[in-house]
Amino acid sequence: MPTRRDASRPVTTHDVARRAGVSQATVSLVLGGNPRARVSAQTRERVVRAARELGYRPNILARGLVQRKSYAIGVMVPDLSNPFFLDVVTGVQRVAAEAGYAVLPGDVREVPPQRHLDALRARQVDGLILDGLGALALQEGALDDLKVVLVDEPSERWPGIASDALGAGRLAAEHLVGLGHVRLAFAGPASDVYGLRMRERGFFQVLRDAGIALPSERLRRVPPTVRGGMAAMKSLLALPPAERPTACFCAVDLLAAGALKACLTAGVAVPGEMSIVGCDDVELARVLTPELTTVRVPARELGARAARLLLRQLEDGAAAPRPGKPIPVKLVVRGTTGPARE
Amino acid sequence: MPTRRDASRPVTTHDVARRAGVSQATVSLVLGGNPRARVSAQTRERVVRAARELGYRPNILARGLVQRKSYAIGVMVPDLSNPFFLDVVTGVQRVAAEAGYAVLPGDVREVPPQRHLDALRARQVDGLILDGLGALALQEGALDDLKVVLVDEPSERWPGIASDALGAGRLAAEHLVGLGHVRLAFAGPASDVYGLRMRERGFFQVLRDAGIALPSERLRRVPPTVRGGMAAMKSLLALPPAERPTACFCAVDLLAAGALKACLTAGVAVPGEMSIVGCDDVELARVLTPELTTVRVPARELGARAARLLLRQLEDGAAAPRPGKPIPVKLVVRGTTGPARE
DNA sequence: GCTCGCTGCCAATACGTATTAGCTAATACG
DNA sequence: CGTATTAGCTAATACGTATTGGCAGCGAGC
Repeated sequence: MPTRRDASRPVTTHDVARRAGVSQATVSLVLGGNPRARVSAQTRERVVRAARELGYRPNILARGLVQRKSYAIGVMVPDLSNPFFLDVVTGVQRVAAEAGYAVLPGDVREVPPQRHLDALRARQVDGLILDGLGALALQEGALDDLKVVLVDEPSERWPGIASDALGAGRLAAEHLVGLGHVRLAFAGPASDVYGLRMRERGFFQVLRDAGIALPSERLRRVPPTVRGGMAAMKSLLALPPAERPTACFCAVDLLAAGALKACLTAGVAVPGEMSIVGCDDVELARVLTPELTTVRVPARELGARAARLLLRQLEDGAAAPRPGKPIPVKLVVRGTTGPARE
Repeated sequence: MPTRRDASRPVTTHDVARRAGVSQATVSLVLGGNPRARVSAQTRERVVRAARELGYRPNILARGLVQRKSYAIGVMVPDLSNPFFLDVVTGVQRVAAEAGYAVLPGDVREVPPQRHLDALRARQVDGLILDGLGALALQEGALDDLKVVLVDEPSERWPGIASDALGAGRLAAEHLVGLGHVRLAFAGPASDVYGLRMRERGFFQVLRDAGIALPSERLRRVPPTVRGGMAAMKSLLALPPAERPTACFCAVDLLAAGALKACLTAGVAVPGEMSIVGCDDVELARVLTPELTTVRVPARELGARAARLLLRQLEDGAAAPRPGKPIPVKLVVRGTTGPARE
């Protein structure tokens, strides 16, 4: 039955020490989990019992002060309302929680990057995971004293992990080309985020090798949102029939969702008259009707690995920023793609 | 040009004091923002300049240790992948960030509530916001020493803010009844979350007043997910034609999305043969085709108000847990509802 | 000249924990 | 029996900040 010395104040190591009849230092040694600490079994037992009886809970902040660690990490993504990034953060969260670290997520749309960075600093975060921010944050020399791990963004300076974004673009293209499509379109954001650039490059690689041209009339630069996808598709559908694409690769699932919607709204049959391929495989892909053909990028896995990479750096000291192999992606054929019709 | 005394260690108040030729206490007085501190303008100036020159950044954790505050709050929701809850958290985040507080979000699916609570405690969070957890967390006497604010869950013990859930259910029902629907169905989770219960109650209130019966064959208890909505609608469509509903109210948008999908998959016209009303108005509602008729519940606003309520409690000491009026909701008629056909 | 009151600053302490140097007692060794 | 070694513990200090009591110095008032 837990009993408090004073109900209004949390139990401290001093309280435990008093009750166990030892010094505060001994309590710290026992509860600090340091196995090489020399403490007799009997004393250890007494301390552990006293701690349990008092309901002692260590104050991580106080520990952090002396250890110069906060056991917290920050994560910054461009848009948490994009389920892909939410999944990345979730993956980070899971691994971090397991290791006793807290996660401070930041959505660039909500809080300006610099401000969020300041807040993270003030909280003495031990490390930082950046995803999808491109050169935005990288330009700032302000990350100097921080351990950083990048997701889908190669760098000389910081380690990172990446998905096979090039392969993702290739898979999408091969799928569409294999279905006999020739008049293809591409929709993607104009940002300089590396992963997105690679998806694009992979897509065009395959087209080039297949001898298929994609004139700029069928290239759409739009924000990576549902609304952006709608706009892109709407304008593609406005092309003269002879130039109108029969298939479109959207570099982000949200875009594909918007594109699909534009088609259905306009009475264009999917996949009858228009095939659509997305990329990410967010949950939304299976909610749409027809279900979205897309390339699965394991977002949680990306987050989890990034977190592990960061934590290893934090615990073992310096870790080798060796690039590592990209995480494989996988084409998931569902209902928005079909053979090209004459 | 910022210069560090020692590149490897953060700048402290001691460093600033040394450079300004004053004591650490004076630095703290000046930078602590305490306006009633008696410091000469000249000294103040010197300190401020030294701080700027050294690039001083206060260590919130150290401050928290002495002030017994962490300037952090926790938020717990049942499922962050439900955009509604994500929006609530976003609302919290925005207000908290503004006030210099960090937010530690927790998804009950990812991290067991008790574990997350322990983690929040260990980090000395100043307060906690709970949404959609029903009696789950409330049963635990473990929240004793915490300032808590509840969302959509009335309580004698803690203050909270709520949306007009009863009204939401009523609006949905009135809309469907107004369209002439008589054979109605309801789909909702079996959880004892108060807000959901109220949506349900409001819906049935209107039906009763209109003299419309809803037999249990048309009542579906399913998990509040897209999958749950699909299952519910699939089984409703399997009813004999004479009993099959012509409209369905789904207490959560995700359910409605699933229900819509089940209809489209089964070739049932929406809203021709089946009208569907959701509740929440998450972003997804406008992505679907046809767009979802739903009741808008201002999730961000809920989160923002909850955060303000909590922060006021934290800053001004004890605040009155007066209930306050529920936040109004609004019917948004879109494409999934239409008049009942003979 | 003395007290009084005020201004402006600082020394000291506390917050809760980790860590190290060192002390005591017991044991091992010659 | 004397000394070196070790096990087991504690006192002291540090982490970076906030806060308080009090000390100089100074001008005003008598």
